[in-house]
Amino acid sequence: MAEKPTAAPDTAAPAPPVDGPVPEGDSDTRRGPETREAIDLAAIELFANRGYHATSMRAIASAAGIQPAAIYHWYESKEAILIGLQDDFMEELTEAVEAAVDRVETPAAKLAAAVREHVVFHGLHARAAFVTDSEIRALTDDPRRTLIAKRDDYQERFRSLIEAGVDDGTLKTSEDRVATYAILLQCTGVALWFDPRGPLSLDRVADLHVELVLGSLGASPELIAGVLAELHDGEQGERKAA
Amino acid sequence: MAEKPTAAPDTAAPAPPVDGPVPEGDSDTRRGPETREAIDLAAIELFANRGYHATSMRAIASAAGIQPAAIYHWYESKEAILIGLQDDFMEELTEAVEAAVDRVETPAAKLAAAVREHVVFHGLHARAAFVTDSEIRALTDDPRRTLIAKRDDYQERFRSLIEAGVDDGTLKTSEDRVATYAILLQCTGVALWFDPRGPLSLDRVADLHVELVLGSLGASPELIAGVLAELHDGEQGERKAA
DNA sequence: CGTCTAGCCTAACGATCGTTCATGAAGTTC
DNA sequence: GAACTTCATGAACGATCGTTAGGCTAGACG
Repeated sequence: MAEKPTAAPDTAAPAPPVDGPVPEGDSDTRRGPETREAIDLAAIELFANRGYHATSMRAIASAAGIQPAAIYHWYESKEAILIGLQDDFMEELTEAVEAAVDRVETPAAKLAAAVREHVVFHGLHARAAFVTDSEIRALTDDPRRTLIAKRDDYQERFRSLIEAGVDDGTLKTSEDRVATYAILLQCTGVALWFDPRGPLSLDRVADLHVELVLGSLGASPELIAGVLAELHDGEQGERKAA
Repeated sequence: MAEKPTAAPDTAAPAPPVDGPVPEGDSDTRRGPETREAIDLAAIELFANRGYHATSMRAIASAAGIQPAAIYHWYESKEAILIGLQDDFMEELTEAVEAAVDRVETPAAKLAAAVREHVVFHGLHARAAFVTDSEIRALTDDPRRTLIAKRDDYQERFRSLIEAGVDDGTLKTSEDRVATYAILLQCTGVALWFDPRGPLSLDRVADLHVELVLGSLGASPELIAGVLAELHDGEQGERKAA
């Protein structure tokens, strides 16, 4: 860890931000709750880029434009930042998927809606998704158990949708549990590679995953096309209503 | 990081192993190259369980039954341990998949063979697979670029197999690149959840993934069954020849 | 105007980090 | 049996870690 040879005082006063494109707060004066948002933003970015344990409180503070001690006015510990981030993500994800599922009727369409919303949400909040997924092991026992329970609940929703599709004869699978793992892994992985500046829109990527998922569950091309049409109609209806 | 309140000398002499089921070397005398293997084993286990940055050299040494300084006789730095681990994994994985692909003829069968071998290899070396995948960002620039290039090469093999299957009409996909990401993500993810003590054998899980992958690429149930039969024949033939 | 509090600062504490240094015991070679 | 290499040890160095103590300041409130 030989990085700065000079023996400076512990607090690296203004200290250049340690790395690449990170939102650097203007080092003005007191900002109230905006400071908390700046901390959240900096933490998501840094946790995603370098990992929780490779990110120091000093780096977060620097990226947020404050001093390290100021973080403790808003969070009681480094872990509390991570927990808050992960809780927020899981809650919003679950709500979004639940709402999408409720918008359609048949099991196959419900599964497709869940897949679609899962992909879109992971594309829109890629860094938070990645941190929530990859830093479970950084948590201490209690918060880890809590988060794993939420994740298991979430997975179970998908599994039971698959089961319902198999029961009504529209879908087929040899092992619904393995299919659930496979489907969620490939959809969650969108957060790893999706680039909004790339050639494919997020909507397109989401549709492609609906195709892949329903295809892997033995759905006919006609069923897939029908379900996709139903999803897009539902979206438009929702938007008119809102 | 307040963990041990007492101010002990820096080297925590015998020091109990810091955590759960980790291979603890017998603290006998000098052991030669066995020590290197003990270091490798300890590092894989600890990197996988806690992450690279959360694993200290002292923890690795303790799990390997040696003193921290002894590690530097075998590796020049902590990062060198990680690089060695990842290089070994990628090389063995690539060789295994290449051999499996060469055993069969048609594009669909080659893709299925690649998927099958990929899943089996990730199930057999789950911890090394996880570390190779998840700790890319822990590497410094040069080794990271090297590893990413190898991973991209590996992905490209799968993509071109898919392309070949589409070209000869046995497979269908709207976007081969997205399909490649999705397929590799779900197959790599086997390392995250597969448990050899669980109800499903690794061979069964591998076959299930072949079904899922070929299904998502629009293969007919007959084609899937035929390809699976071909794969199992090939395996038997290889084993007779060996 | 005086008091209080929210918000942030400077400075530092004690622990732990990766790594290095000097030393030495055991094998090997001549 | 002397010289050399291999493998490991105990102790330490300097940096950095998460966190805390204490103080300053601007605005709210009486």
